[in-house]
Amino acid sequence: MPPGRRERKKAATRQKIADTALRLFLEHGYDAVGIRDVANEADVAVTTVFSHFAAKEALVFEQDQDFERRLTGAVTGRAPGEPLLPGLRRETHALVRHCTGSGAAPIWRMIDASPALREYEDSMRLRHAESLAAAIAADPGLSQTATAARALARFVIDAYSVAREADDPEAAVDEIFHMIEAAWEVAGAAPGPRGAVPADGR
Amino acid sequence: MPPGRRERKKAATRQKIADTALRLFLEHGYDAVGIRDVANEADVAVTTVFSHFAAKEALVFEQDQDFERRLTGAVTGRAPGEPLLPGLRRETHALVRHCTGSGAAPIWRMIDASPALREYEDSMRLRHAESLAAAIAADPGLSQTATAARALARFVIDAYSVAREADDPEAAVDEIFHMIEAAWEVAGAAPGPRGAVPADGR
DNA sequence: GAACGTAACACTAACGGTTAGGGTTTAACA
DNA sequence: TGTTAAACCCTAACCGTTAGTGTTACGTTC
Repeated sequence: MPPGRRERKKAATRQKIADTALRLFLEHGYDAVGIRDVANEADVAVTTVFSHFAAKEALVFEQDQDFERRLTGAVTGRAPGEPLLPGLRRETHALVRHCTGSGAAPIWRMIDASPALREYEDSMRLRHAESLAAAIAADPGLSQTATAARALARFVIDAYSVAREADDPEAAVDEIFHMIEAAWEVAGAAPGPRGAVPADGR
Repeated sequence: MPPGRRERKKAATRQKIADTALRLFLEHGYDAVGIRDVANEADVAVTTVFSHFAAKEALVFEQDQDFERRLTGAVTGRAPGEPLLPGLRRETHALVRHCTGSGAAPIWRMIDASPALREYEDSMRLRHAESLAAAIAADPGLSQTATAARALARFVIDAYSVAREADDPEAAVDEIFHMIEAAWEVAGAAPGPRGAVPADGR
Protein backbone atom coordinates (compact mmCIF):
# COMPACT_ATOMS: atom_id res chain seq x y z
CA MET A 1 0.00 0.00 0.00
CA PRO A 2 2.57 2.67 0.92
CA PRO A 3 4.33 3.82 -2.22
CA GLY A 4 7.88 4.38 -1.08
CA ARG A 5 10.35 1.64 -0.39
CA ARG A 6 11.63 3.57 2.58
CA GLU A 7 8.24 3.60 4.26
CA ARG A 8 7.73 -0.05 3.54
CA LYS A 9 11.07 -0.91 5.11
CA LYS A 10 10.27 1.20 8.11
CA ALA A 11 6.91 -0.47 8.57
CA ALA A 12 8.54 -3.87 8.15
CA THR A 13 11.11 -3.07 10.81
CA ARG A 14 8.43 -1.87 13.17
CA GLN A 15 6.36 -4.97 12.57
CA LYS A 16 9.33 -7.25 13.02
CA ILE A 17 10.14 -5.63 16.34
CA ALA A 18 6.56 -5.88 17.54
CA ASP A 19 6.18 -9.50 16.46
CA THR A 20 9.49 -10.52 17.98
CA ALA A 21 8.69 -8.75 21.22
CA LEU A 22 5.26 -10.30 21.58
CA ARG A 23 6.61 -13.74 20.83
CA LEU A 24 9.40 -13.44 23.38
CA PHE A 25 7.05 -11.97 25.97
CA LEU A 26 4.58 -14.80 25.59
CA GLU A 27 7.35 -17.40 25.60
CA HIS A 28 9.32 -16.26 28.63
CA GLY A 29 7.14 -13.71 30.38
CA TYR A 30 7.12 -9.94 30.07
CA ASP A 31 9.46 -9.25 32.95
CA ALA A 32 11.94 -11.91 31.95
CA VAL A 33 12.55 -10.37 28.53
CA GLY A 34 14.63 -7.20 28.34
CA ILE A 35 14.70 -4.57 25.66
CA ARG A 36 18.17 -5.75 24.73
CA ASP A 37 16.82 -9.26 24.20
CA VAL A 38 14.10 -7.95 21.91
CA ALA A 39 16.56 -5.85 19.95
CA ASN A 40 19.00 -8.74 19.53
CA GLU A 41 16.34 -11.20 18.47
CA ALA A 42 14.85 -8.73 16.00
CA ASP A 43 18.36 -7.91 14.79
CA VAL A 44 18.09 -4.17 15.37
CA ALA A 45 19.74 -1.74 17.73
CA VAL A 46 18.20 -0.84 21.04
CA THR A 47 17.79 2.75 19.93
CA THR A 48 15.85 1.56 16.92
CA VAL A 49 13.32 -0.11 19.17
CA PHE A 50 12.76 3.14 20.99
CA SER A 51 12.49 5.08 17.76
CA HIS A 52 9.44 2.98 16.90
CA PHE A 53 7.93 2.53 20.36
CA ALA A 54 7.87 5.08 23.11
CA ALA A 55 8.34 2.54 25.88
CA LYS A 56 8.70 -1.16 26.50
CA GLU A 57 5.03 -1.44 27.36
CA ALA A 58 4.04 0.07 24.03
CA LEU A 59 5.38 -3.06 22.35
CA VAL A 60 2.41 -4.92 23.75
CA PHE A 61 -0.26 -2.34 22.87
CA GLU A 62 0.94 -1.99 19.32
CA GLN A 63 -2.36 -1.06 17.75
CA ASP A 64 -3.92 1.12 20.35
CA GLN A 65 -4.47 3.91 17.86
CA ASP A 66 -7.18 1.86 16.19
CA PHE A 67 -8.94 1.79 19.51
CA GLU A 68 -8.92 5.54 19.74
CA ARG A 69 -9.91 6.08 16.12
CA ARG A 70 -12.88 3.76 16.39
CA LEU A 71 -14.22 5.48 19.46
CA THR A 72 -13.91 9.01 18.15
CA GLY A 73 -15.19 7.81 14.79
CA ALA A 74 -18.38 6.66 16.46
CA VAL A 75 -18.89 10.28 17.48
CA THR A 76 -17.72 12.20 14.45
CA GLY A 77 -18.88 9.81 11.77
CA ARG A 78 -22.58 9.63 12.51
CA ALA A 79 -25.46 11.10 10.57
CA PRO A 80 -26.63 14.57 11.62
CA GLY A 81 -29.22 14.47 14.34
CA GLU A 82 -28.43 10.86 15.18
CA PRO A 83 -28.12 10.29 18.92
CA LEU A 84 -24.68 9.84 20.40
CA LEU A 85 -24.89 6.84 22.63
CA PRO A 86 -26.12 3.98 20.43
CA GLY A 87 -23.05 4.25 18.25
CA LEU A 88 -20.75 4.39 21.26
CA ARG A 89 -22.48 1.40 22.76
CA ARG A 90 -22.09 -0.53 19.53
CA GLU A 91 -18.40 0.33 19.33
CA THR A 92 -17.82 -0.59 22.95
CA HIS A 93 -19.48 -3.92 22.32
CA ALA A 94 -17.17 -4.56 19.40
CA LEU A 95 -14.08 -3.61 21.37
CA VAL A 96 -14.98 -5.75 24.35
CA ARG A 97 -15.77 -8.66 22.09
CA HIS A 98 -12.41 -8.20 20.41
CA CYS A 99 -10.52 -8.12 23.70
CA THR A 100 -12.30 -11.11 25.21
CA GLY A 101 -11.95 -13.22 22.09
CA SER A 102 -10.08 -16.47 22.49
CA GLY A 103 -7.06 -15.32 20.45
CA ALA A 104 -6.38 -12.41 22.78
CA ALA A 105 -6.61 -14.44 25.97
CA PRO A 106 -2.87 -15.15 26.50
CA ILE A 107 -2.01 -11.54 25.85
CA TRP A 108 -4.47 -10.28 28.43
CA ARG A 109 -3.29 -12.88 30.89
CA MET A 110 0.19 -11.48 30.46
CA ILE A 111 -1.07 -7.92 30.89
CA ASP A 112 -2.98 -8.78 34.05
CA ALA A 113 0.14 -10.40 35.45
CA SER A 114 2.32 -7.33 35.02
CA PRO A 115 1.72 -4.17 37.07
CA ALA A 116 3.69 -2.13 34.58
CA LEU A 117 1.48 -3.23 31.71
CA ARG A 118 -1.71 -2.66 33.67
CA GLU A 119 -0.58 0.82 34.61
CA TYR A 120 0.32 1.56 31.03
CA GLU A 121 -3.08 0.44 29.84
CA ASP A 122 -4.74 2.61 32.47
CA SER A 123 -3.08 5.77 31.29
CA MET A 124 -3.69 4.74 27.69
CA ARG A 125 -7.39 4.56 28.41
CA LEU A 126 -7.27 8.03 29.91
CA ARG A 127 -5.70 9.34 26.73
CA HIS A 128 -8.50 7.77 24.79
CA ALA A 129 -11.02 9.35 27.12
CA GLU A 130 -9.46 12.72 26.43
CA SER A 131 -9.73 12.22 22.68
CA LEU A 132 -13.29 11.06 23.03
CA ALA A 133 -14.14 14.06 25.18
CA ALA A 134 -12.68 16.37 22.58
CA ALA A 135 -14.71 14.72 19.86
CA ILE A 136 -17.89 15.02 21.90
CA ALA A 137 -17.23 18.61 22.86
CA ALA A 138 -16.56 19.51 19.22
CA ASP A 139 -19.86 18.14 17.99
CA PRO A 140 -22.02 21.08 16.93
CA GLY A 141 -25.21 19.11 17.39
CA LEU A 142 -24.67 18.73 21.13
CA SER A 143 -25.28 21.43 23.66
CA GLN A 144 -23.72 19.92 26.76
CA THR A 145 -21.08 21.48 28.91
CA ALA A 146 -17.40 20.72 28.45
CA THR A 147 -17.54 19.15 31.89
CA ALA A 148 -20.44 16.90 30.90
CA ALA A 149 -18.59 15.90 27.74
CA ARG A 150 -15.48 14.94 29.69
CA ALA A 151 -17.56 13.05 32.23
CA LEU A 152 -19.40 11.15 29.53
CA ALA A 153 -16.15 10.21 27.81
CA ARG A 154 -14.79 8.84 31.07
CA PHE A 155 -17.97 6.90 31.70
CA VAL A 156 -17.77 5.26 28.29
CA ILE A 157 -14.15 4.28 28.81
CA ASP A 158 -15.08 2.96 32.23
CA ALA A 159 -17.79 0.87 30.63
CA TYR A 160 -15.24 -0.76 28.39
CA SER A 161 -12.78 -1.30 31.20
CA VAL A 162 -15.23 -2.67 33.75
CA ALA A 163 -17.07 -4.81 31.23
CA ARG A 164 -13.88 -6.38 29.96
CA GLU A 165 -13.28 -7.87 33.39
CA ALA A 166 -16.85 -8.86 34.13
CA ASP A 167 -18.12 -12.42 34.10
CA ASP A 168 -20.44 -11.67 31.19
CA PRO A 169 -18.75 -8.82 29.35
CA GLU A 170 -21.43 -8.25 26.76
CA ALA A 171 -24.18 -8.03 29.34
CA ALA A 172 -22.03 -5.72 31.44
CA VAL A 173 -21.68 -3.31 28.52
CA ASP A 174 -25.43 -3.09 28.24
CA GLU A 175 -25.86 -2.74 31.97
CA ILE A 176 -23.41 0.14 32.26
CA PHE A 177 -24.63 1.86 29.13
CA HIS A 178 -28.10 1.79 30.60
CA MET A 179 -26.68 3.83 33.46
CA ILE A 180 -24.80 6.10 31.09
CA GLU A 181 -27.87 6.86 29.01
CA ALA A 182 -29.69 7.98 32.12
CA ALA A 183 -26.76 10.16 33.06
CA TRP A 184 -26.51 11.68 29.61
CA GLU A 185 -30.20 12.48 29.50
CA VAL A 186 -29.98 14.71 32.51
CA ALA A 187 -26.68 16.29 31.49
CA GLY A 188 -27.03 19.96 30.86
CA ALA A 189 -30.38 20.14 32.58
CA ALA A 190 -30.50 21.47 36.09
CA PRO A 191 -27.23 22.54 37.62
CA GLY A 192 -25.04 23.27 34.65
CA PRO A 193 -24.05 26.80 33.72
CA ARG A 194 -25.55 26.25 30.29
CA GLY A 195 -29.28 26.31 29.71
CA ALA A 196 -31.06 23.22 28.51
CA VAL A 197 -31.92 24.96 25.28
CA PRO A 198 -29.85 23.78 22.33
CA ALA A 199 -27.93 26.12 20.07
CA ASP A 200 -27.18 28.42 22.93
CA GLY A 201 -23.80 30.02 22.70
CA ARG A 202 -21.20 29.79 25.43
CA MET B 1 0.40 8.98 70.00
CA PRO B 2 2.01 5.70 68.81
CA PRO B 3 3.24 3.84 71.86
CA GLY B 4 6.55 2.43 70.81
CA ARG B 5 9.72 4.43 70.33
CA ARG B 6 10.58 2.29 67.33
CA GLU B 7 7.37 3.20 65.55
CA ARG B 8 7.83 6.86 66.39
CA LYS B 9 11.33 6.86 64.96
CA LYS B 10 10.14 5.10 61.87
CA ALA B 11 7.35 7.62 61.35
CA ALA B 12 9.81 10.45 61.91
CA THR B 13 12.18 9.04 59.30
CA ARG B 14 9.34 8.65 56.83
CA GLN B 15 8.17 12.18 57.45
CA LYS B 16 11.66 13.59 57.13
CA ILE B 17 12.10 11.86 53.79
CA ALA B 18 8.75 13.07 52.50
CA ASP B 19 9.33 16.64 53.65
CA THR B 20 12.83 16.76 52.22
CA ALA B 21 11.68 15.32 48.92
CA LEU B 22 8.79 17.74 48.53
CA ARG B 23 11.00 20.68 49.38
CA LEU B 24 13.68 19.68 46.88
CA PHE B 25 11.10 18.93 44.20
CA LEU B 26 9.46 22.32 44.60
CA GLU B 27 12.82 24.08 44.69
CA HIS B 28 14.50 22.49 41.69
CA GLY B 29 11.77 20.63 39.84
CA TYR B 30 10.73 17.01 40.06
CA ASP B 31 12.90 15.74 37.24
CA ALA B 32 15.98 17.64 38.35
CA VAL B 33 16.05 15.95 41.76
CA GLY B 34 17.18 12.34 41.93
CA ILE B 35 16.47 9.75 44.56
CA ARG B 36 20.09 9.92 45.60
CA ASP B 37 19.71 13.66 46.17
CA VAL B 38 16.69 13.11 48.37
CA ALA B 39 18.45 10.41 50.34
CA ASN B 40 21.56 12.52 50.87
CA GLU B 41 19.60 15.59 51.93
CA ALA B 42 17.45 13.57 54.31
CA ASP B 43 20.58 11.82 55.60
CA VAL B 44 19.35 8.31 54.95
CA ALA B 45 20.34 5.53 52.56
CA VAL B 46 18.72 5.14 49.20
CA THR B 47 17.35 1.77 50.21
CA THR B 48 15.69 3.38 53.21
CA VAL B 49 13.78 5.71 50.92
CA PHE B 50 12.43 2.74 49.02
CA SER B 51 11.57 0.91 52.19
CA HIS B 52 9.17 3.74 53.04
CA PHE B 53 7.93 4.65 49.55
CA ALA B 54 7.27 2.23 46.75
CA ALA B 55 8.47 4.60 44.05
CA LYS B 56 9.81 8.08 43.51
CA GLU B 57 6.37 9.34 42.56
CA ALA B 58 4.93 8.10 45.84
CA LEU B 59 7.02 10.73 47.61
CA VAL B 60 4.69 13.35 46.17
CA PHE B 61 1.43 11.58 47.00
CA GLU B 62 2.42 10.92 50.55
CA GLN B 63 -1.04 10.94 52.07
CA ASP B 64 -3.05 9.23 49.44
CA GLN B 65 -4.34 6.70 51.93
CA ASP B 66 -6.40 9.40 53.57
CA PHE B 67 -8.04 9.97 50.23
CA GLU B 68 -9.03 6.34 50.02
CA ARG B 69 -10.16 6.10 53.62
CA ARG B 70 -12.40 9.12 53.32
CA LEU B 71 -14.13 7.83 50.24
CA THR B 72 -14.76 4.36 51.57
CA GLY B 73 -15.72 5.86 54.90
CA ALA B 74 -18.48 7.82 53.19
CA VAL B 75 -19.92 4.46 52.18
CA THR B 76 -19.33 2.30 55.21
CA GLY B 77 -19.85 4.93 57.87
CA ARG B 78 -23.36 6.10 57.09
CA ALA B 79 -26.55 5.46 59.01
CA PRO B 80 -28.55 2.43 57.94
CA GLY B 81 -31.01 3.22 55.19
CA GLU B 82 -29.27 6.47 54.36
CA PRO B 83 -28.79 6.91 50.61
CA LEU B 84 -25.36 6.44 49.17
CA LEU B 85 -24.73 9.37 46.92
CA PRO B 86 -25.16 12.46 49.12
CA GLY B 87 -22.31 11.37 51.34
CA LEU B 88 -20.09 10.62 48.37
CA ARG B 89 -20.93 13.97 46.85
CA ARG B 90 -20.08 15.74 50.09
CA GLU B 91 -16.77 13.92 50.35
CA THR B 92 -15.91 14.64 46.74
CA HIS B 93 -16.63 18.30 47.34
CA ALA B 94 -14.28 18.30 50.28
CA LEU B 95 -11.52 16.55 48.37
CA VAL B 96 -11.79 18.85 45.38
CA ARG B 97 -11.80 21.87 47.65
CA HIS B 98 -8.72 20.54 49.39
CA CYS B 99 -6.87 19.96 46.11
CA THR B 100 -7.74 23.29 44.59
CA GLY B 101 -6.91 25.24 47.71
CA SER B 102 -4.24 27.86 47.39
CA GLY B 103 -1.71 25.95 49.46
CA ALA B 104 -1.77 22.96 47.12
CA ALA B 105 -1.39 24.99 43.94
CA PRO B 106 2.40 24.68 43.50
CA ILE B 107 2.26 20.94 44.10
CA TRP B 108 -0.40 20.43 41.47
CA ARG B 109 1.49 22.63 39.07
CA MET B 110 4.46 20.33 39.52
CA ILE B 111 2.30 17.24 39.04
CA ASP B 112 0.76 18.61 35.87
CA ALA B 113 4.22 19.33 34.51
CA SER B 114 5.48 15.77 34.94
CA PRO B 115 4.08 12.91 32.85
CA ALA B 116 5.40 10.39 35.34
CA LEU B 117 3.51 12.04 38.19
CA ARG B 118 0.33 12.33 36.18
CA GLU B 119 0.48 8.69 35.23
CA TYR B 120 1.09 7.71 38.82
CA GLU B 121 -1.89 9.68 39.97
CA ASP B 122 -4.05 8.07 37.32
CA SER B 123 -3.30 4.56 38.51
CA MET B 124 -3.65 5.71 42.11
CA ARG B 125 -7.17 6.86 41.34
CA LEU B 126 -7.98 3.49 39.84
CA ARG B 127 -6.84 1.80 43.03
CA HIS B 128 -9.14 4.08 44.96
CA ALA B 129 -11.97 3.24 42.60
CA GLU B 130 -11.38 -0.44 43.31
CA SER B 131 -11.55 0.13 47.05
CA LEU B 132 -14.66 2.20 46.66
CA ALA B 133 -16.27 -0.45 44.50
CA ALA B 134 -15.48 -3.07 47.11
CA ALA B 135 -17.05 -0.93 49.82
CA ILE B 136 -20.17 -0.38 47.73
CA ALA B 137 -20.49 -4.01 46.79
CA ALA B 138 -20.12 -5.03 50.41
CA ASP B 139 -22.98 -2.85 51.61
CA PRO B 140 -25.85 -5.11 52.64
CA GLY B 141 -28.39 -2.35 52.14
CA LEU B 142 -27.75 -2.14 48.42
CA SER B 143 -29.07 -4.55 45.85
CA GLN B 144 -27.07 -3.54 42.79
CA THR B 145 -24.88 -5.76 40.69
CA ALA B 146 -21.15 -6.01 41.19
CA THR B 147 -20.80 -4.45 37.75
CA ALA B 148 -22.99 -1.52 38.72
CA ALA B 149 -20.99 -1.04 41.90
CA ARG B 150 -17.73 -0.94 39.98
CA ALA B 151 -19.19 1.43 37.43
CA LEU B 152 -20.48 3.75 40.11
CA ALA B 153 -17.13 3.79 41.86
CA ARG B 154 -15.40 4.74 38.63
CA PHE B 155 -17.93 7.46 37.97
CA VAL B 156 -17.35 9.00 41.38
CA ILE B 157 -13.60 8.97 40.92
CA ASP B 158 -14.10 10.47 37.48
CA ALA B 159 -16.17 13.21 39.05
CA TYR B 160 -13.30 14.11 41.33
CA SER B 161 -10.76 13.98 38.54
CA VAL B 162 -12.72 15.95 35.97
CA ALA B 163 -13.97 18.50 38.47
CA ARG B 164 -10.48 19.17 39.78
CA GLU B 165 -9.45 20.43 36.37
CA ALA B 166 -12.63 22.36 35.59
CA ASP B 167 -12.90 26.12 35.62
CA ASP B 168 -15.37 26.02 38.49
CA PRO B 169 -14.51 22.81 40.34
CA GLU B 170 -17.30 22.99 42.89
CA ALA B 171 -19.97 23.51 40.27
CA ALA B 172 -18.50 20.70 38.20
CA VAL B 173 -18.83 18.29 41.11
CA ASP B 174 -22.51 19.08 41.35
CA GLU B 175 -22.97 18.85 37.61
CA ILE B 176 -21.37 15.42 37.35
CA PHE B 177 -23.05 14.11 40.45
CA HIS B 178 -26.35 15.10 38.93
CA MET B 179 -25.50 12.74 36.09
CA ILE B 180 -24.32 10.06 38.49
CA GLU B 181 -27.52 10.16 40.50
CA ALA B 182 -29.53 9.56 37.36
CA ALA B 183 -27.25 6.67 36.46
CA TRP B 184 -27.49 5.15 39.92
CA GLU B 185 -31.26 5.38 39.98
CA VAL B 186 -31.59 3.15 36.96
CA ALA B 187 -28.83 0.75 38.03
CA GLY B 188 -30.19 -2.68 38.69
CA ALA B 189 -33.44 -1.94 36.88
CA ALA B 190 -33.79 -3.29 33.37
CA PRO B 191 -30.88 -5.32 32.07
CA GLY B 192 -29.12 -6.54 35.17
CA PRO B 193 -29.09 -10.21 36.15
CA ARG B 194 -30.36 -9.28 39.57
CA GLY B 195 -34.04 -8.54 40.21
CA ALA B 196 -35.31 -5.01 39.73
CA VAL B 197 -36.54 -4.76 43.28
CA PRO B 198 -36.68 -1.01 43.96
CA ALA B 199 -36.03 -2.01 47.48
CA ASP B 200 -36.77 -1.40 51.01
CA GLY B 201 -34.75 1.39 52.39
CA ARG B 202 -35.46 4.33 50.15
C1' DG C 1 22.22 9.66 -13.51
C1' DA C 2 25.17 12.12 -10.32
C1' DA C 3 24.98 14.77 -6.39
C1' DC C 4 22.72 16.10 -2.40
C1' DG C 5 19.67 16.05 1.78
C1' DT C 6 17.84 13.37 5.10
C1' DA C 7 15.34 9.52 7.27
C1' DA C 8 16.32 5.22 9.30
C1' DC C 9 19.43 2.75 11.67
C1' DA C 10 23.83 1.33 14.44
C1' DC C 11 27.06 1.82 18.24
C1' DT C 12 28.72 3.41 22.65
C1' DA C 13 28.19 5.16 26.95
C1' DA C 14 25.87 6.90 30.22
C1' DC C 15 21.90 8.36 33.48
C1' DG C 16 18.47 7.41 36.95
C1' DG C 17 15.01 4.51 39.32
C1' DT C 18 15.02 0.24 41.56
C1' DT C 19 16.54 -4.00 43.90
C1' DA C 20 19.46 -7.85 45.78
C1' DG C 21 22.78 -9.12 49.07
C1' DG C 22 24.85 -8.77 53.30
C1' DG C 23 26.08 -6.33 57.45
C1' DT C 24 25.13 -3.18 61.83
C1' DT C 25 22.43 -1.01 65.31
C1' DT C 26 18.73 -0.81 68.61
C1' DA C 27 14.01 -1.17 70.22
C1' DA C 28 11.05 -4.75 72.19
C1' DC C 29 10.36 -8.44 75.11
C1' DA C 30 11.05 -12.75 77.63
C1' DT D 1 20.32 -9.87 80.39
C1' DG D 2 20.12 -12.08 76.44
C1' DT D 3 17.54 -12.91 72.19
C1' DT D 4 15.02 -11.58 68.21
C1' DA D 5 13.88 -8.92 64.61
C1' DA D 6 12.88 -4.47 62.62
C1' DA D 7 14.98 -0.57 60.80
C1' DC D 8 18.74 1.05 58.73
C1' DC D 9 23.32 1.29 56.05
C1' DC D 10 26.45 0.29 52.10
C1' DT D 11 27.80 -1.64 47.73
C1' DA D 12 26.95 -3.18 43.38
C1' DA D 13 24.46 -4.13 40.18
C1' DC D 14 20.06 -4.46 36.69
C1' DC D 15 17.28 -2.48 33.29
C1' DG D 16 14.62 0.99 30.76
C1' DT D 17 15.77 4.98 28.48
C1' DT D 18 18.39 8.68 26.11
C1' DA D 19 22.25 11.60 24.25
C1' DG D 20 25.87 11.82 21.12
C1' DT D 21 27.85 10.49 16.92
C1' DG D 22 28.37 8.06 12.77
C1' DT D 23 26.79 5.31 8.69
C1' DT D 24 23.71 3.59 5.13
C1' DA D 25 20.46 4.01 1.55
C1' DC D 26 16.24 6.04 -0.04
C1' DG D 27 14.11 10.01 -2.28
C1' DT D 28 14.77 14.09 -4.86
C1' DT D 29 16.67 17.50 -7.75
C1' DC D 30 19.45 19.34 -11.32
